[in-house]
Amino acid sequence: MKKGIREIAERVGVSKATVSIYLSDNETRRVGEATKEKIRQAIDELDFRPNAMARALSSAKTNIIAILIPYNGPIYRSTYLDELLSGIQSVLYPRGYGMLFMPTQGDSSPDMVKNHLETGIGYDGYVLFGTRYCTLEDMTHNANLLLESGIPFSVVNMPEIDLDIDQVIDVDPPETDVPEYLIRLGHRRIILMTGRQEAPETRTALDNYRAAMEKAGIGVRESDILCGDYERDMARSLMIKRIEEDTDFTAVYCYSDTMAAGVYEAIKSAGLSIPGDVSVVGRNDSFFAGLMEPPLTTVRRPIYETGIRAAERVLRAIDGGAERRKVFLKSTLIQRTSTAPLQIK
Amino acid sequence: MKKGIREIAERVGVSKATVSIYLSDNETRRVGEATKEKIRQAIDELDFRPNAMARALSSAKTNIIAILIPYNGPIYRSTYLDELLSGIQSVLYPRGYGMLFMPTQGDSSPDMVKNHLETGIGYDGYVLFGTRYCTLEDMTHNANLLLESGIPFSVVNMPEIDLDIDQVIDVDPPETDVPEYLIRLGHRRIILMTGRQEAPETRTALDNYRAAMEKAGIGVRESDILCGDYERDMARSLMIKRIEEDTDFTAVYCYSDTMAAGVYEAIKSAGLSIPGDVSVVGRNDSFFAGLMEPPLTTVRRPIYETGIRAAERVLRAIDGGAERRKVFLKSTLIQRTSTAPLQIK
DNA sequence: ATAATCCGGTTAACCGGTTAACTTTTCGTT
DNA sequence: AACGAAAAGTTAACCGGTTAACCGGATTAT
Repeated sequence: MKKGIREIAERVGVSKATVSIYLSDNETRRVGEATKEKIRQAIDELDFRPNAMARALSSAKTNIIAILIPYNGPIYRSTYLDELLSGIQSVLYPRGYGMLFMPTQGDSSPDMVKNHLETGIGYDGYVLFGTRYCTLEDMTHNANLLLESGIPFSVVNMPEIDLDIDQVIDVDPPETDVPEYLIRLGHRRIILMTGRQEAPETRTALDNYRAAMEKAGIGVRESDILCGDYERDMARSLMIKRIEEDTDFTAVYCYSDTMAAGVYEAIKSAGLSIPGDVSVVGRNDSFFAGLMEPPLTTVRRPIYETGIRAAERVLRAIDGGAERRKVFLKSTLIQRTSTAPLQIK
Repeated sequence: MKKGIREIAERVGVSKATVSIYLSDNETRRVGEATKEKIRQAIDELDFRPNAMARALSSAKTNIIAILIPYNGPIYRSTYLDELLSGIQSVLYPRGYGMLFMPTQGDSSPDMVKNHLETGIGYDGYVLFGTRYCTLEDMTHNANLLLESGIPFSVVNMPEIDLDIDQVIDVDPPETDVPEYLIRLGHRRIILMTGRQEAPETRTALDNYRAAMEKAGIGVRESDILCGDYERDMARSLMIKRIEEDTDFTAVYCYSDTMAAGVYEAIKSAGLSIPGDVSVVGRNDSFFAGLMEPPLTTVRRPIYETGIRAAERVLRAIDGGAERRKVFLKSTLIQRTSTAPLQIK
């Protein structure tokens, strides 16, 4: 036997409306004390629980924020995403909002938002993630769809998108410029290991690298630019290959700590020492960076805070705040002992 | 202007039902080709997207599995939970199911399921997690509520619960008995660092430790039993304190790799070497265990697979499989170089 | 004495789809 | 020519709540 608001009403001897009114505010004065008590009893006896879907249908409120990640791989295994999600959670949970993750069709993103809106609308807001598989065009397209849908959302992990949206963007201030930092330490042969070639931040990384090298009057060798996929295994094999070809380099800048872990393995297995022979710098300051041997110098991105700000923006929009904002967060360079001034041998 | 199924129907000149029928199966023979084409056009022009809540209300299907974790802290920061969630995701996503996380009231679990059912029913299934804050009684209570609700669910990360439910349980077979392993290596003074005192597995850990020691005829010193909270910081300070009191021990078994990381720090900062002076064993085989210096010997729990099996059980139940099952998964001992035979000095 | 307000409700429309059951038209068979 | 069946829809009830509008009687204010 199904127990709905109707059964409660019947048992108490009032109308559905009365029960609903009590349920939506149990301090209401539109229901008498005696009736309230009877309703409470009936709820207990019939083990009634309201149907969230019906409620959502009427009130257009689900208390759910959908997290859109254009990637079907194991998202929870990424220390970067985990940190971002933690930040989001820390804002959403205390306010009573839940987080929903839905599969996307394929790993690439062009139609992800479209599909999502088609099959799963009804959430109170969205946080749209950029991932290694997203191009700036795709994301602009997606953001536009969301914008048209009128549902509050914010965007994270993406270079600035030229639309009037809520977005959290992290920027490397001059003092966290790793190529420059390594050059200051005396290094001239610096390997840049980036993530996926198509990822928008790879563009930024390359531009930045070239600019620093040029400024210092150092020629860029194409063989010093390695495109990985952010993962450890790929980084290790790329590095092993590079070492076999030539060990004429003294520093490596990895675009993720995870890749740095692979690079460590390659360097050590070649019998080289860190930072004696090679300085290594990572990116993100994942929690294991300080655990590595030697502890990894890395660019700390404000990932957790990015999550916080993104979630705050969405909630603000839900609460009726109209103005949209771009929030810029700065990274910092965490110097540990995987980097050292170039040794003259 | 809102665009619902009604507007589509109006524009095409058919009834709501026709549109709905087409939408639920666009290969249906109950709608003519010409009409289908018109509907497609109207959908495009009006930018129509169905309301999932309404759909769920009628069809009682949301394609959402709620993940119940009786803990409001940053769940995504736990390498253990991340791995479990990854396993679940790997089964749910390909089948088109999403994952929902909702805040619980407070960190403890007694009424968590009750609250959840009251405020958020309407999901197709549940995976109920045990956490460090759960007692066996609480979990039994929660599982019972879920059982009564009739919604498919499975339980993970909990010792066996005495109910007819789907549950995935991991067990340590004799060959992964760490105290015994350390004793075989010649150690006699072995510290056990467990997680929270209240966590059900702590009981198991202690019983097991005492049994092994007794069997080997070694007396258990209460000062060798340290109760942490699974976290690195707590583990480090506990260990530092213990070392200050007395360094008369040669091995430490930590009930999580994360705690082992803290223990490493404490041991190294005291000028002791691993495994020269102290052997260390972790638990879980988190991805960073092999990255530590020296690489950590640890009990590999089949966490990812636990997630897979738990999700599979829920989907099976949703598909109508009636029989409930307890799935037992075995852990294995991964020997790396943080452990060594006792050195006679 | 009369109007305004409060109390404790009720009615019925609505949210946006789904679905069983029924109807009409068209076509193929025998 | 007659009949059965397939094709293409339609109707209306239903899912389980929410909410605006209304109502009669008892108090209170003027």
